[in-house]
Parts: sequence; C-alpha cells; structure tokens
Amino acid sequence: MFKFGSEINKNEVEPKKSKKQMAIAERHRELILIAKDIISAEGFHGFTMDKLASASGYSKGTIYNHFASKEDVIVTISCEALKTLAQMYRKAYEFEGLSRDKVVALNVAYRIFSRLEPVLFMCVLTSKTPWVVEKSSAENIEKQNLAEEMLIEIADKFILDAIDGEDLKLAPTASTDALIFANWAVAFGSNALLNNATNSQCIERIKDPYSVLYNVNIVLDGMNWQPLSSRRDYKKVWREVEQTIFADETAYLAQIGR
Amino acid sequence: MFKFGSEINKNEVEPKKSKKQMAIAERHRELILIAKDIISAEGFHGFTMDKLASASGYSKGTIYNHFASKEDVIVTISCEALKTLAQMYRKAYEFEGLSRDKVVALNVAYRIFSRLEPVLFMCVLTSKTPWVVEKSSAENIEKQNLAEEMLIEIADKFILDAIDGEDLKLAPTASTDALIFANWAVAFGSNALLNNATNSQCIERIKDPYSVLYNVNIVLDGMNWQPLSSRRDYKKVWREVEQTIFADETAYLAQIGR
DNA sequence: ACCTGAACACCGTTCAAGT
DNA sequence: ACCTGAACACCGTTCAAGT
Repeated sequence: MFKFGSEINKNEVEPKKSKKQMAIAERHRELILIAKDIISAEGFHGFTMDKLASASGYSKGTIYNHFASKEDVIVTISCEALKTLAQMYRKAYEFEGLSRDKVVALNVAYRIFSRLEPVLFMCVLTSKTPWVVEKSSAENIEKQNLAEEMLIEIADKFILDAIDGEDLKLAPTASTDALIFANWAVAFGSNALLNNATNSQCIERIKDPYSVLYNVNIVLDGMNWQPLSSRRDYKKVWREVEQTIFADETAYLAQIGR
Repeated sequence: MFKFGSEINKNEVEPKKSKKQMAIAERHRELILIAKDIISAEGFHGFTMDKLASASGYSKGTIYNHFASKEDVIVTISCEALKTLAQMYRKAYEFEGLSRDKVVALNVAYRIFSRLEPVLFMCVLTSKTPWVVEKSSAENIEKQNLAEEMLIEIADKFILDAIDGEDLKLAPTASTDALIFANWAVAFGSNALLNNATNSQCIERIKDPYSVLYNVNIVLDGMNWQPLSSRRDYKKVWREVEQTIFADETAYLAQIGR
C-alpha cells in the first residue's frame, strides 16, 4: 500500500547532513503529516497555523521557520502528493501488458490516488488556485514545477515505448509533450470534476467507476493508439490493474466504500 | 463584445418585483462588479469584505445581507461567469458550418472567455475548491449547479445536431452526457493547466495558441466525429471563428497582448 | 423591514528575549 | 544558531441600536 509521507524528502539530493539538519528534515516530514491530518479532520478552513503548532508541540516561530505562510504549507503538501503519485506511476509502468494497457494502468493509478487521498488531491487542485499561488514562496512554486516535471518524465516513457513498439505514430506536427498534455488535461479535468461532483446531474448520471476510462479511451483512440478501444476490452484491463498491482488499494477503497 | 454583468440577474424568472426589490437586485449586480474589480486589482488575498463595503459605499451589514460569507461572493461571481459563458456558447452555436466546426467554435468561446476574463475563470476554478465549498451556502451551490446544467443543455444541442446530421454516431453503451463530460473535462483541464502555466516546461513548450484545439481534435477524433481532423483544416476553422463571430474579443485580446 | 458600524473573536505573522 | 510565545494587526462576522 502506498503511504503518503514514507518518501518525504528521502529522494532529494542532499549531501551529508549534520545531526541538526537531519532533525529538522525529520520535523519537516512530521509537520506535513500533521497538517494533512488536520485538514482531513477539520477541512481547509479548520486548518490554522495555531493548530499546526499546538498539535505538533512546536512553537509558531518554528512553524514559520519551515513554511513561509499558511498557503506555503498547502503547496508543500501538494509537492509531496505529486511525489507519492510519481511512485504510483512508476508502479503502473511495471504492469505487464500492451503499451496502451500501461496507460490504462497509469489512469487507474491517478483515479485511485484521487480517491485514496482526497485531501492530497485537493491540495494539488488548490495549489493551482490564485488564493494559494499569490502567497506561496517562489522557491516552493519552483519545487512544485520540478515535481510536475518528474511526472511528465515518467509519462514520457509510456509514450516513447508505444512509439518504439509501433502502437503509436507521432504526427509530423505533434510532439510527445502535446500527447502528454492531452492526457494530463483529460485526467486532471475528469478527476477534478468527478471529485467535486456535488450534485450536478450530468456528472451524477456519469458517476460510474469507468467514466474516467471512457474519457481516456476517447483520447487514446483519437491519438490512434493501438489497439483501439473497439478492438480490446479495456474495462477488463482496468479491472486487472485494480486487482493485481493495486490490489491492496482497491480492497481498502472498497472496504471504506469510496 | 460580451460584457460580464450586463446580464446579471436579468434572465432569472422573478415575477413582479417591488421597487425596493428592484433596488436590491440592482445593488446585487453592482456589488458583484465591484467585487470582481477588487479581485482584478488586488488579487484574491487583497479582496476583503471591508474593501467591498467601503468601495461600494454600503455598510458591512448590508454586504452580509447579500452574501453569506466572503466565499459566497466568489461562488456568486462564478455563477454569473457561467451565465456569461452560456451567452458565448449560444453565439458559438450560431456559427455557420459543419457540426464539428460548431464544437470548435464552442472551444474558441471557452478559450476566449478564459483569457478575456481571467478573474472570472479563476472564480469558477476556485469554486471547485474545498476552501470555497466549505463555506458557501447550500443555496448558492445549488445555483452554481443550475448554471452548470444550463451550459450542459446548450452543449447537448451541438451533439444532438451532429447525431441528426449523421456526423456522429452514439455507441450503444454511450450517452450524450458521456460525450459532454469528455469534452468538458478536456476543456476544463486544458484551460486550467494553461492559465496556470507558471513555468512548467511541458506546458511552456505547448503554449501555442492552438494547443487547446489540438486536444479538442484528439477528443473529437476519438469520438469519430466527422470529418476527422486528418480530413479538414480545423486550425483554419478556429481562425475563422475568431475572426467572425468573436472578432471584437479577438481584436481586444490581441491589443492588450494576452 | 432594512440599514449601520462599533465591537468581538479569531488567526496569520512577527520579533525581542531567551537558550 | 535556533527556539519561544506574547503581542500586533488585520479581517470575517455579528448584533444592538437607529431609521
């Protein structure tokens, strides 16, 4: 099972740290987890810097040594969320199957992530909002971009493999970036709209578990990524992915009924 | 030229109002416009209820007679934004051309809207965020849903026409809702990611004016909406739409360089 | 019935003093 | 060098008093 936080700061290139620095890094990890818990329990409005201070046992001054502002905490969580997502993408890449099956696995990963960790997903969404962007440090926004780049790099592998295996042909005017962007846009859009599905009827009617797959199929068919959805049962692939590489997560989600 | 606010409250079904009620409705319109201006000038953090009060000349108590909370103001702006967008969609529907050309027009409308009125677009995006949802009145969220339904209703016409004209075949397992959702997801996702394009490289490389069209083409090709993008120059259609029905808006955007 | 603005409570942020 | 928490400023929200 993927656990948010297990990797926080671990994969950063930071040569030889002093004991002090190690302790600070450890505290950083701790604070992010506590912040996430507060948001889970009390919502974004219930999350205050005071609560983060008292729940962690550190003073407010120390909290502000770690984060430039309240919004900075959200961006930091979002960064870590993207790293967790990257791990899941890497696992999706390991799925044994056709190149297009792997993309299905990628989208299963994204969908599971957004349901398994709604708060993290919301932090990512909220980080795209002026309310957060306006007040977060340039340095942290840069980190966020790097985390996004990392995801794009992984996504690139899926596409390059497909081109290598001749399941996909790049139009002379297109680039892999364009394809990644199309995928990203539809995945981000679908999940953002679905997770917020308050009670809009259109979305209500569409809330079946495969609606994301449906959108993905349209996009991949549009790219002419072989085999087309008319010639292969990608619902079955979706289920296979859920039951093999993401079996634990799927079982857990079924158990808590989300 | 589409002007946000010109239609505020005008198309609501509200039978015979007293003079007092008319005045209140008028003030409502006024407040929304002022709120938007403050956000434009000073950002979402610069927007405070105090400023809305003093800029409008009304007391805070009166402001709170109109809006349940600060977040409620954002949702209200978002609602009105969706109504403005609906007008633009209706105009796109009038574009003379193939059924698929009209969908291109729809997406030109959306793209123009998001550039012409970035603040409104951000209000729509921000309204999908827990920060706002948590604190807005149920009644207002309902209004937001109705505004979305209205957009969906318009979008439905584009699809039904295409089915009528046999440019598009509905798969037995699919529904028009599913197609609308796919379109909506890719449009929302593309524009959200593009408008926030801080400096992510993938997005940077892709920031040409037709990247939304590119995604739309993929989606419509995936639906097998005739004629396919390989058989028709939709860039040309996109430009035609810009230069005919949205000529004023396009000229204005070029002038201010956005 | 509607409007007002002083008053309140809460929370983000800072910084002088402490270790 | 890092930590503390009292103090400050600001802002969302309310409500008794006024018209």
